[in-house]
Amino acid sequence: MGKEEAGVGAPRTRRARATLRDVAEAAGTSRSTASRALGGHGYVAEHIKKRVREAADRLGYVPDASARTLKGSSSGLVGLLVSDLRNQFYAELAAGVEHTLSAAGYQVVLADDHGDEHMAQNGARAFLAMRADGVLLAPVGRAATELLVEHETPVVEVDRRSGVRGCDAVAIDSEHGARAAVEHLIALGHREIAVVIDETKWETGKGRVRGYRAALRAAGLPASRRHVLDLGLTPSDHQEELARFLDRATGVTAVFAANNVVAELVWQELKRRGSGVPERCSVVSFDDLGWMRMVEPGITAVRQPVFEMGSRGAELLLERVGNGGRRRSTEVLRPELVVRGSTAAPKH
Amino acid sequence: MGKEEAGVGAPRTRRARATLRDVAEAAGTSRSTASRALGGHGYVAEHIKKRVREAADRLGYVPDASARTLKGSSSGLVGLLVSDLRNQFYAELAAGVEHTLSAAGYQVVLADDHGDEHMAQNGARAFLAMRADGVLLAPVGRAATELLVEHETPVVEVDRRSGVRGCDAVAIDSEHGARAAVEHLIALGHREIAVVIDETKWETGKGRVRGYRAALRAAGLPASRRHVLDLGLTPSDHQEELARFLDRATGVTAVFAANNVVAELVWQELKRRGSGVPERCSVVSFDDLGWMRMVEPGITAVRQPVFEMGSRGAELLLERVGNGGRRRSTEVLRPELVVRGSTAAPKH
DNA sequence: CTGTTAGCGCATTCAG
DNA sequence: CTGAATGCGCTAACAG
Repeated sequence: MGKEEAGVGAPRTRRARATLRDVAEAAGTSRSTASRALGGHGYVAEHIKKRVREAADRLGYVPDASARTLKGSSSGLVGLLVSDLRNQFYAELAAGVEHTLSAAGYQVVLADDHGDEHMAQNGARAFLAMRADGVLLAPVGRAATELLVEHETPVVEVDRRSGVRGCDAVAIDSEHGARAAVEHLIALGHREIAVVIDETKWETGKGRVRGYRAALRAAGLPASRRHVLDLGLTPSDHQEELARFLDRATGVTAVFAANNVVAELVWQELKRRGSGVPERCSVVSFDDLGWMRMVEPGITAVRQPVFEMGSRGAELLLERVGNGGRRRSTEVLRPELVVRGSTAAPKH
Repeated sequence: MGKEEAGVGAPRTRRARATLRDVAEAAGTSRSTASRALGGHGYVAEHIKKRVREAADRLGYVPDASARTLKGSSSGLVGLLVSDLRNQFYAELAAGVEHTLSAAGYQVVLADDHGDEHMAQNGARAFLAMRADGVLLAPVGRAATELLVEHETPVVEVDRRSGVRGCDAVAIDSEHGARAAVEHLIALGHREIAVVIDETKWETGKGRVRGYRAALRAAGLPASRRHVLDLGLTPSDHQEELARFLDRATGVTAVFAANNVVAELVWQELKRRGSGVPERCSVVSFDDLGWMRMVEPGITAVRQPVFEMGSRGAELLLERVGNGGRRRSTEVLRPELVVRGSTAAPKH
């Protein structure tokens, strides 16, 4: 008795998983014919094709992706690395990426580095191991991007630019957005404007400070270092630090919060100390989240097309996958100022 | 000239990708020895091991995951299917899942079905194809779960239960939470309490309505159908529908919003029509999001341990992966009522 | 139009 | 302790 007979008649000895071989046998053809019939390439007689398809259905056949990847040149996988999925910004980014990629038939492998460069590298290595066709990164450093680029994996950096050559990027025009926000405050009559931010080492943060400074300069206002608070990314006593900053910042009539995280902090602190917004202090945020139109008064904010940025990044990546030789491009998306109630002319 | 020589001295003709064979050759050993040296199994002389490791580093060798999967019995991949990543609830769920899984060395493959059962099935098929070691689902129907379970892929349903046998589940005790919310309103003196919800076909929605009814019943209050608004999940004129509902709902002094989506809708509509919260209408939400403590007054809400639910689901899955024979379990997490300013005694 | 052959990269027998 | 041989499941040449 050959081993093929094993289990015949045995109660429910389910075959672990139907393979192309099983389908071919059931349909009475060779494996390659079955492959062609299912894959739709090459010539296969119509009636055979039908027979194979039926056999495949009957057996619940699902082609093995690993085998395909091993054999072929594409894994159908794209890596996505974000800094913090709990932050709505990244969640929306991920949604945009997923949307475009899944529509194109790719699977998204998600990794969250929690802002840690070491974890980012681990993620990159994993993407490499699974032969990801491409990777989207919101990097925390150069290392992950470099590793990937060295191994000739197409990379698109999203929202941040590490400066590594050989990758595409899509980002928001931080400088422009910040400048628009601060110009709006200046137009209302504010003269002493504070900026609160949590990182200034990447292009994103740098750009926002540049935009802030540019607006002041253009209006002939002095840029005091006392008006800049960089909280840093390491989670610490940010609330308290902000409180002390505001205590010291006498004369300040408006605050520019450089992203949604610090905007939340600023809003809470201002509310806590009963500084009326906008009567005693105007607030404008870079990044427009749902809650900002839910609170009273609504928060004036620079709206970034975050979902679109993710989906555009994915498109850029797909182009690269289709045509590796294309020259690298950086796409810059324009944000837009949405004026709500949190900004008004200063009382004095 | 053998093809091995091709490219020698040529400017930067990088080998596509170093394989174990390349490492073995560079180290002057056989492939199997190299495999053992890197994998850490079996006996390999210390100095050889070192030599292999160095060669691997030098070549930037990254083991091929597809080959491993094909050869071995585990892919190291876990599928995660959510309904809408833009919804903070699912984003946080995903964060919890990713956290636990990546710590255990697994990669997370993310799919978003946008509440469409057909896309859910596609996702499930993709997970099957890549031999996911397990899958976490927030299903929109039975089909995806059934497909996976038939193919003996461990499944954990999160936040929802399709009723399919053979899978684990972790969920929030909706009935308990809803009851606590409504009892809180009753204790404040409310007699006519409306509930707004967007689905009542799954256990989650059903449980919330049950909890609502149970609280009324326990207090001897009548449960009028006029006080229940089920908006349905299909995106339509929800805002308008809600407005009409509130117009008709004379006598209602409090609204129970059954999840974060409808809570936002209710809050906006109440604000729009200037119905003071809580003076003219109290509001309590099932699901506590960041904005609910940012608005004035803060929204009383049933807080669900969402991140924890994701991470607990992942743990359950890992147990199953380690021990497929374990009997299936459903874990129920208790939510907690957080009282804020949006609920108060009715004026009249 | 169909079947035979070969090999993707790896880990695992089994002999030495 | 090491190496040669084998096969995971699939597809792409190549002959028939």
